Amino acid sequence: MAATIGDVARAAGVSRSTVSYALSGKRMISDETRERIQAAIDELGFTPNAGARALATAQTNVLGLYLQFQEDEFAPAMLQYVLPVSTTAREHGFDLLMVTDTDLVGAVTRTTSSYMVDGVVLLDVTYDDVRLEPLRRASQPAVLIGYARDAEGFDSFDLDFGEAARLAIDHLADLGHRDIILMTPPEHVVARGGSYVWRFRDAAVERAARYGIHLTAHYGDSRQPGIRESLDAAFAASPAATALIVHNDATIAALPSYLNDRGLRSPDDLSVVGVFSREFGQTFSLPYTAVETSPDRLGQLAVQQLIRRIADPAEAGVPVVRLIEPSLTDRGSTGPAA
Amino acid sequence: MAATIGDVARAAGVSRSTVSYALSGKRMISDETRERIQAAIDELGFTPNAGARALATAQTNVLGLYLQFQEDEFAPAMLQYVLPVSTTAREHGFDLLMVTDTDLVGAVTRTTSSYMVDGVVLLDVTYDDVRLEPLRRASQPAVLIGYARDAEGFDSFDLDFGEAARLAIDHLADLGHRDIILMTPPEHVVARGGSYVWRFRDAAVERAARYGIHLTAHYGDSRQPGIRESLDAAFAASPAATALIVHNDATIAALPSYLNDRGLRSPDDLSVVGVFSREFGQTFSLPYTAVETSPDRLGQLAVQQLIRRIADPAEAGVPVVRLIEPSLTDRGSTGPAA
DNA sequence: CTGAAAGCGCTTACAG
DNA sequence: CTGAAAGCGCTTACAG
Repeated sequence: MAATIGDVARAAGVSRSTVSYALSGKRMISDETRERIQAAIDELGFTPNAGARALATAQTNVLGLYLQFQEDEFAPAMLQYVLPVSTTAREHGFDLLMVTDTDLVGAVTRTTSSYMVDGVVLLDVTYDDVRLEPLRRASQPAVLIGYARDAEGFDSFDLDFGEAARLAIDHLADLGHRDIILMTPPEHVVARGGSYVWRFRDAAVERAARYGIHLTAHYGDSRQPGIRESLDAAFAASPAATALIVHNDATIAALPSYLNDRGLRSPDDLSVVGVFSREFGQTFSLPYTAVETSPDRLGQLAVQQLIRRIADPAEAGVPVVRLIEPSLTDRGSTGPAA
Repeated sequence: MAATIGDVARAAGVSRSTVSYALSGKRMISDETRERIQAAIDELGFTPNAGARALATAQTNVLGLYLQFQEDEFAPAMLQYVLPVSTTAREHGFDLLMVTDTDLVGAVTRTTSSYMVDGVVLLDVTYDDVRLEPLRRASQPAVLIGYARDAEGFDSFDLDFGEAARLAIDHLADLGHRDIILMTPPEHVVARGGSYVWRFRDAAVERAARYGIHLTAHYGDSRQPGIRESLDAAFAASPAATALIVHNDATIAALPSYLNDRGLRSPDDLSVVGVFSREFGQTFSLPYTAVETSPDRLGQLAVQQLIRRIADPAEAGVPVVRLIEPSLTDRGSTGPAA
């Protein structure tokens, strides 16, 4: 039904190989021939068949994006990574197969071993991510957005959460705060292997100790009333706290309302530092100074590296674990300790 | 490198066609042969090559999911549709190509005319959606989630927003409310062709008039401080209003905080009815009675219909525009008019 | 119950 | 500067 390269060749009075080369530019074609071919293509509305091309070249121009939607997590946070990954992929001529199967291992195996994708982007990587094992058997390269215990053989990109914590603590220490509350992601995120929880927390604890700062860490929640209750508990345990660090998407999104309920204003009554992206802050109109998580930058770097590796596995060199440097954006929610 | 059907055939001592038929079950294979083939498959770790299969069968088992991320819209709302579409597709053996190009027409043309997908799911459909034109030229079937002026030739699924409005008005009328504020989606959504804005609003206005209810509709915003300002303006314009209908995701997500700021409690000071999904309400812990938008149901119905049409274009019959019946979930945020 | 062969629509050495 | 032919890895009539 649809025109094939043979139809174009016939209409232009050339061979199929000539049409193919005209399309790919892989060899010189006379102007006259090229024009005849182009006219035939336009007239017939020809587009190369992706399956046939994939079979002939062993390349699909599709990347797999693997993500998990967890019932008990704050879904909007994941979305920030999807768009930059998709955009960067398209800039390099790749489409995106979005895989959300709950059978994580099966999904990776199925899509890689059938050669549906040229490369793999893993989102929401956990410390002992079960997807890494099937990925090692795969012949396609993979990139992780996140941090795994044994990322040997894979490129990994993540925020430097240790440095993020030090930035937050330094900022508050400079302002004279000596009693700080840290709200972390929920405990089940730790159980699942969300390493950013303890990487941030441990670094914060250590840095605070160095300043002689009293820091207490509490698990936050991702749903009400848990969000509110965990904050209540944290404030009750540290009545003299003058600053709050929130490393928890659902909690920071709910914080304006919570502080209002308690009649607290930042920075006058309480200094607040969040950990979230510019996009997230904008979506939820968050008025807080924050350590930026830069999902757009991570997504872009990850996809670029993956595509480099697809294009030239040898050239791309040894796999790297790259922790990108966070920065702090001051939105005026911190001030001198009371 | 990877095993092909020829390798399996050789190892099992049968022909390639026999392996193929054993895989598809399209003809009888003796138990003994089948076992030898299965053993060879297991040993070699064989998985059929998706590109080769697509070329031979003219079927990719991939659906295209086309969505637009608008800078000025509340992104989390879109996510609710993605998961049910993905889940339903997988239940029927289809994977999902997620297409987010800003060049909407080009993206549809590119992916359909190269036969990357067997069918198309259009999300975030506008009244004069530019994607419909390239879709008419495509040979694959398509389904719209949303409502277009001329959906001729396509299956469409959307909530019955007219009925949704009537449900909300009836509910409040029964409770004796006679002065109601309606916050609609932002004005730019109307400009873009988001028909749900006026379908809901017009039906609400008409229904209210029938009861002799004073209803004033205001455009809400999707970002602060616009969200707050539009609510302020609405309350200023209707100081005697006893009820609020919110048909705006960003506004309803911000409402708990806003009402708190103003010292208003629902249902005592103000009855509140939202228009949002169960999932959305859960993510944002919204304590409001709401007309459910059922994105999971819409996504599932849409994909099922699309797959039916792919499987048997003739059997599936004439394209339908199906508006699903909303229902109201009482969460106790409405009460008798003061 | 099974096999040999053609065909799906491309790309790319090989030849000239 | 261009063509004829092989090959990518499947599926499916056609034959027996």
